[in-house]
Amino acid sequence: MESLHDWDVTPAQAVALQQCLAASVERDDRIADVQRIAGVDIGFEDDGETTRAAVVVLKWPGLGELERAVHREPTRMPYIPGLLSFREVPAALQAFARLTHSPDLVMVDGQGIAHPRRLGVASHLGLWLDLPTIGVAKKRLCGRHDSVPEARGAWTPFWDQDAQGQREELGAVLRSRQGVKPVYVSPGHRIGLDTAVTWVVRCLGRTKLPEPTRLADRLASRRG
DNA sequence: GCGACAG
DNA sequence: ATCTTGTCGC
Repeated sequence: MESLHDWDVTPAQAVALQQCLAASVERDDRIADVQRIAGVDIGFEDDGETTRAAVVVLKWPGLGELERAVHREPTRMPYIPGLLSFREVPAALQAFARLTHSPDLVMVDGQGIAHPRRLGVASHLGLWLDLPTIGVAKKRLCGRHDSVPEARGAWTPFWDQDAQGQREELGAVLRSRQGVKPVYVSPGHRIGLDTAVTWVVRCLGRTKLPEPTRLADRLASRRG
């Protein structure tokens, strides 16, 4: 095995790397006093030729913006379901390197452990930053769940089931806004599901996405 | 073989 | 993800 931080890998190598790295993901809370929360997202320019990573750091409490950073670089690989982190994390790390204030918690656009090999983009990024991360996705990658109540703040767990019928909890389907499709919240790294859901709810504004992710989304898509 | 499939 | 006009609702 070469190095654990090699991003130029073939799909087969990426899968092997994920299986190895997933064992290092911490699923219990290991969070300092939260004073700064970051949101990350990746956008694309030039018809996908350029990858644009955006990070926004908000103060807690209050959610006022403290800092923002953008990093652009040539896109390194196509989107392949299950291998998203190899396409987005390298650029995200460069954007984080430009920050002068280090966050205490990070929210990522995508899945955390709610991934076939339990290493979604939020977990992978958290491992490399050695920071607590939460995955907030707009769609499901894997797992199943019951219907979610319509009230804002309501949530239901979602899980994977093995051949013996044993369930493994992956995350929570959260109704972040009434009458809108729910979001998929899953622990990334150094955080448990309950704490993850608590923080996402705390960061909710009037929209579907929590503020950190919503603002990073706008910055990555060069709208804000 | 037939779907499903984060961004 | 990205390309796009109008439209429904608070």
